[in-house]
Amino acid sequence: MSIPKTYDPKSIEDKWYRYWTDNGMFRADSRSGKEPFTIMMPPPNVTGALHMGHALQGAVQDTIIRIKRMQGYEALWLPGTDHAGIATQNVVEKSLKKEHKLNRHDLGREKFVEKVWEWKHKYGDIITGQYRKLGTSCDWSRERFTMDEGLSEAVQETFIRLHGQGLIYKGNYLVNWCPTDMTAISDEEVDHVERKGHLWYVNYPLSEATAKKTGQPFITIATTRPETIPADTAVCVNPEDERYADFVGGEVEIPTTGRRVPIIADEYIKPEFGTGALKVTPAHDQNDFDIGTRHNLQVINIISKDGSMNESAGAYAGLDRFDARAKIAGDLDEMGLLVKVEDYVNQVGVSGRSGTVIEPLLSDQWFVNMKPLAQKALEAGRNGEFTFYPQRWESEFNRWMENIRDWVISRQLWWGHRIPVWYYTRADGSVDETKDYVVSIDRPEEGMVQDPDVLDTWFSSWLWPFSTLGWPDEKAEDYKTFYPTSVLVSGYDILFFWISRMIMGGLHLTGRSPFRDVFMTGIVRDKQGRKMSKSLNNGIDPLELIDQYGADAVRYSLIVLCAQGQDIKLDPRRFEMGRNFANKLWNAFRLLHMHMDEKESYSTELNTDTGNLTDRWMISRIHQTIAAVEDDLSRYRLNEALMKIYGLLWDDFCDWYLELIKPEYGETMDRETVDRAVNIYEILVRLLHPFMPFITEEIWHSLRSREVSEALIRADWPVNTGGDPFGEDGRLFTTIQRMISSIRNIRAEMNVPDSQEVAVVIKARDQATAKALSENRVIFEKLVKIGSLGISTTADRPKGSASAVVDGSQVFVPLSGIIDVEKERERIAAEVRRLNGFLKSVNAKLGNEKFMANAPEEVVEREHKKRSDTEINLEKLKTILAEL
RNA sequence: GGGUCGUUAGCUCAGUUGGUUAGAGCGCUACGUUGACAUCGUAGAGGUCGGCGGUUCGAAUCCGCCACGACCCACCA
Repeated sequence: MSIPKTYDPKSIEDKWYRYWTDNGMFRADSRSGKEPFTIMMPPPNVTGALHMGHALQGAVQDTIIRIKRMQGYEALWLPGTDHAGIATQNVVEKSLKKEHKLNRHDLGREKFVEKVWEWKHKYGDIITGQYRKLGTSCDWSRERFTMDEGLSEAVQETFIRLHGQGLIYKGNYLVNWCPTDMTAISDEEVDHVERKGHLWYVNYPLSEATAKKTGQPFITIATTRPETIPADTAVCVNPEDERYADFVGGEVEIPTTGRRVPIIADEYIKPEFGTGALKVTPAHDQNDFDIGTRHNLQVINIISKDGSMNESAGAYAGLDRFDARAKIAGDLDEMGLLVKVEDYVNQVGVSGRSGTVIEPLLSDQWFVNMKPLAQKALEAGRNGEFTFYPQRWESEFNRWMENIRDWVISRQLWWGHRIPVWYYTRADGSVDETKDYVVSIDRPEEGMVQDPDVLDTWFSSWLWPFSTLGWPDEKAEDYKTFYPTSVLVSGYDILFFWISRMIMGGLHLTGRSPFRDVFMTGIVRDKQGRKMSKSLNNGIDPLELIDQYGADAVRYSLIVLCAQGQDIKLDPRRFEMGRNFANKLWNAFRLLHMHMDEKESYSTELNTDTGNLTDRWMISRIHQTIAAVEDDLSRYRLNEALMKIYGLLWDDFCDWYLELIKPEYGETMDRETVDRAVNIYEILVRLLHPFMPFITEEIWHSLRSREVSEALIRADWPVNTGGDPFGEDGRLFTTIQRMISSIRNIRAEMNVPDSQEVAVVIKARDQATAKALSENRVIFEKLVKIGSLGISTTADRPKGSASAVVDGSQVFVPLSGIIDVEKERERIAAEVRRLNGFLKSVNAKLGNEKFMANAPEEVVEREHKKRSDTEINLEKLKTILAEL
């Protein structure tokens, strides 16, 4: 069977994914008794399609869970989706309109919710299907949905508990109202954007008495929202403001309505802003509401839930709030009350979802009192019950906890968890507000009606780490085994929406932090650093990338780019890196494969009993790399770990090891060499598997035939035994590498044709080196085109040679006739200059008394070694230079 | 107004608790293709680590200020 020269991911990825799932290899066993390791997948919206953020976090989570699985943990990665209240309701409403020209009210609540469920069943698993393309080893048998039975129970239970504890309350307050989605939203769902607007200066006529007292006909206020004038119930100034001292206690007439309201004083007012006088509109501004509360002001609401002016707005009733703004401004102008209009840029709150300008609106809503929950979270954070990676997010988290505000959890939507609250009704069916409501999952009494509102989507998400495991049943097998979870992987963009709330919810409801570590990834951005979004149409579709480069390549590149929470500016070309690496890996396999006998059975364990320097060096490199990789992984430096594995495979294994064991063209590799190379390669493949699962599993099974129980996904992760058995040999090999590079360099610099052999003479620094080099002369012969190689401690520099000094030994390449003496002189001189500079800096340190006194001994020792090594090399180079 | 992050090679970025006269990939230059791999190999060029000051024997790394860029939070009409 011939193996293609280039690696083709398409032909194998689906095959292995099926193999893993068919054999239940992602499934976790709650009774294995092994130490558990749990990751909860942040549930994507059912409406969603896989985007680069998912791909990045999916790659990270899968890599971690695969490592832990190979390390012998009972590894559970639990997937699922979020019902995503508003988002999903909107999508279904849109399709309803498009296909049937109906809105949700035409259907009625029950029918509509049925439709959403239908939609969910039809499209809800698209995104999880897309996740699979990436190779994610989630336990699909445990997949959950935020509105499935168990999670709904958890949501209701939580509401009932918190209500019982007095932490959930109902109240009539100003909330952020979205006129498009016709629901309240939380503060976190409001974005503040800069908008160009105007500041209108308006004269409010004073009452006769006030006019007389002050000697003025008007008081001038400045406002950005003239349409709310009909809702004004006071004018307010600063009590310290002498300009208005006489005005306080007086009365003004509200323009357009003529209603009389008091002039009051409040510290809140900043005298330097505008005119120093503020119109107070308690129904439509949070600050004004607060002032109103302090001064017992009347509250007049003139805006409806759809953003239009209501009947209390008088002549403006029925107009949209922005049309009303223009109209009122015009009217004021006509009435001669408009003093001036200035351009003004201010921050406007818009709905994060619809982009509509938020209207602060007074309404009955349910809230969670967050302060007590935040208090626990702060303490737990201080006690180290959870750790952020990178750490800086902890202070961000703390700041948020310290300034937490109550959470509006009711939404005026149909799609979501119904609030488990029931009201008594009157004979006509209307809610009887004279009687208390009852909190209950089931209808407590015939004739009672349930609160029509649903809960914020995040009210189910914040329970995700434990509701998915069976909570509130604390005896549930999965809950007992897998909770608390080990690490949460998420982007920082939902730190406040989700991560903080999970910590608070987990601590309060289960008494434990829901996860030990929080690994915050950066945000994937486009080439220019902009967030990827539909509106900018700058998104890159991960599925297209997988199609183009292969899942392993996409994973590789994402993880290498994912450095410690740094945002990722994504250039599609970056994926070539991963693709090329996969191809390299593939061809290393091809090389071994062509020398493997299909019938031969190779030993199952690496035989380290070898006198061969190349083997010993390679084994040493593997030891060093595993140790370094383990250290990186313990701190979630996946990028560093992967780069090291990349270097080990490409530079050490392919460029040196394979080049050295590769036989001459047409010859075959001997059995022992193949055996050892296969074993070494298998270690590397095991190291790489969690990062690039498909190609490694394919190679793993191509190297030998394996039982299902021997699949790579369940194989052992290479262990660092703590030592580096062949460290000394490694250093000798490195010297040889340097010598070879310098010979190659001479050849290239002196334009020696590739086909031409050169003689090489090495004058070793000492007998031991000479002996060691002689024993390994085959390495030179293999890697550079050498006619003859003389090694001794006494050799003279042949006439007309180019030279190099490596670790105290001299390498001469006689090139009579070819050598350009001038060039050679300059080459050596440049090296002398370089070493002189280096030596100077070393000497500066060693000559510095304070350095000698303060620097750690090992650092001083290292400098000494540097000096003596450099001096030896330098001296030899200078001699050569003098001779030239 | 408060806070966070970034500024390192032409480009995109690594650089761990201060101790290598700073690394990778791409790009570039030269040479190389019956040979595992041109999605490749060999050799090479290219950086006063944004600026200024400080701490230190020693700073890309720690501290302060400044410049530029990005983001988060905040009730100034």
